[in-house]
Amino acid sequence: MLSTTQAPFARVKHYLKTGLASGQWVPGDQMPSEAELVAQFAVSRMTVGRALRELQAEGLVTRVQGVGSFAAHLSRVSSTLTIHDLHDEIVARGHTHQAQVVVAQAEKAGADLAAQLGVPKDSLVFHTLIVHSENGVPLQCEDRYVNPACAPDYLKADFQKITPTQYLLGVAPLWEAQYAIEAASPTAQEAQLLGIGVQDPCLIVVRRTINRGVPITLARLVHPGTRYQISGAFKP
Amino acid sequence: MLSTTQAPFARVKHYLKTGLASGQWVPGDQMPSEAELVAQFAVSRMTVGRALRELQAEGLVTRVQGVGSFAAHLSRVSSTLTIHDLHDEIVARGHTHQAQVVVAQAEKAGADLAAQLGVPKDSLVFHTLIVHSENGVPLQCEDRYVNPACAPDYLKADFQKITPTQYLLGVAPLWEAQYAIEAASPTAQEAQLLGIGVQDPCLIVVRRTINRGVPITLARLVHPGTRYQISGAFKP
DNA sequence: GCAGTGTACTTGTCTAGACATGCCTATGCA
DNA sequence: TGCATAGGCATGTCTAGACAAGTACACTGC
Repeated sequence: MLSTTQAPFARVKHYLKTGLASGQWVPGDQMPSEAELVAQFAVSRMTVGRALRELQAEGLVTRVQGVGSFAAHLSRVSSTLTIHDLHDEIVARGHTHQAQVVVAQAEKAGADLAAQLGVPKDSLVFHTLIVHSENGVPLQCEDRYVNPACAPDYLKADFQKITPTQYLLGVAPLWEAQYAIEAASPTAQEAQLLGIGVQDPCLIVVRRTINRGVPITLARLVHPGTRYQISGAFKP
Repeated sequence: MLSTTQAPFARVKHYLKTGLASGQWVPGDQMPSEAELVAQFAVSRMTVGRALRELQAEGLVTRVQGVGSFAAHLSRVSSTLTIHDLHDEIVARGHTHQAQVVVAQAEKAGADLAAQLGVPKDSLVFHTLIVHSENGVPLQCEDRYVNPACAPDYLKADFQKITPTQYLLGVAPLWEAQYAIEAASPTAQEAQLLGIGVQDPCLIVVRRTINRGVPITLARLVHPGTRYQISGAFKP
């Protein structure tokens, strides 16, 4: 069925998903009610109900009986490998979080980096290097490159107050990520910034984030192995 | 609605899920058709359809139009942090996999271990220590404790031919897992088994697996940092 | 024997209407 | 003014029937 056109429930779902990705509804916004979507798409309530239910299952929408459907707060999405925002995580433990901005500038992208971010070679990209500390103890060295097309005002943000992750979530609310986790020794600069030895094991997460097919950011997060672990749970 | 009893679609779903967890249908088995479930539960087809569709979304069931619904092959479930079976992973790369069984015996559980596995202190639990190699290069040191109640014949398995993960998936097809990933130095024994230095960074995954509330197994997987990384992708 | 066809069975999807349940607000009474 | 209630609106769920589309198998004609 429907080899040429999409199924109605998929059309409704796609419409809502696109709106969410484009920021038409930002987290917390009330989305169209089932009745409105029924009128707009000329389908039955079961059909829009299914679209909304599946979006809810995907964590994109929050629904409250008697009230309505709302764009979900994505930062708290529990993907199996949760993107804990480090700031939230530290505050949740009742500790204080400090960010030390080491680098925040535009740089020419080398061939590798340009390819990863989908920009021309030697074009300018934003680069930040920030050390995050918990109660004064360095916990993460965040080396990040950002595609200026996605976040033109990135460098104007005050990274003492808002983490790059939080800022980028505001600019591009819907994304997908690729990650790689490995254990290795830090570079000399990283070792110095984190206050550890160059031989000490580090947990390194490299993450590339994409929004609607456009690469947003490439981040290398280096954690001292003795002070950080990633944990979580999942069902098959 | 239905504060006392479950919703019909939830009853059907629970029935199927329970059957899958108990092994009533093992991976590949054909499950009841929608028509059969309609008759059995005296509900409409939409209702059993929803139950089956949600199970499919959860990866527990595979459905093929015109053919039927089948119990899914769980080992291939793509949880964000995929449990690649190491053997499959190596074979997929076209390489050969060898397993060296260092320890395979029953041991008395200390207080900590007993608590983690939900057994009485000093009761016997199974312990295996296996080194997995790819083309002769050690890739993982797998230190595993198993609850005998879940897999009484665990020690009789030939771990040259089947990995503990594969074996346990057969015994308990449905489970959830908690994991922690960290970077650290190996123990002296692990360093020796993996052929690395005691200072070399290692990626360590500690995983606890639970089936229907009963702990099955506790595993510590140590990988040389230079030879292994965890990678994947996810959407929020 | 073999190829083509028809039929039965399965999942995939939709409709129109119905009732239940939960939340908010406006209204009316004290 | 303050509280209680009723109505409106939102989601949550179910039914019964319908058509579409893909698969498997038996049957028919060559």
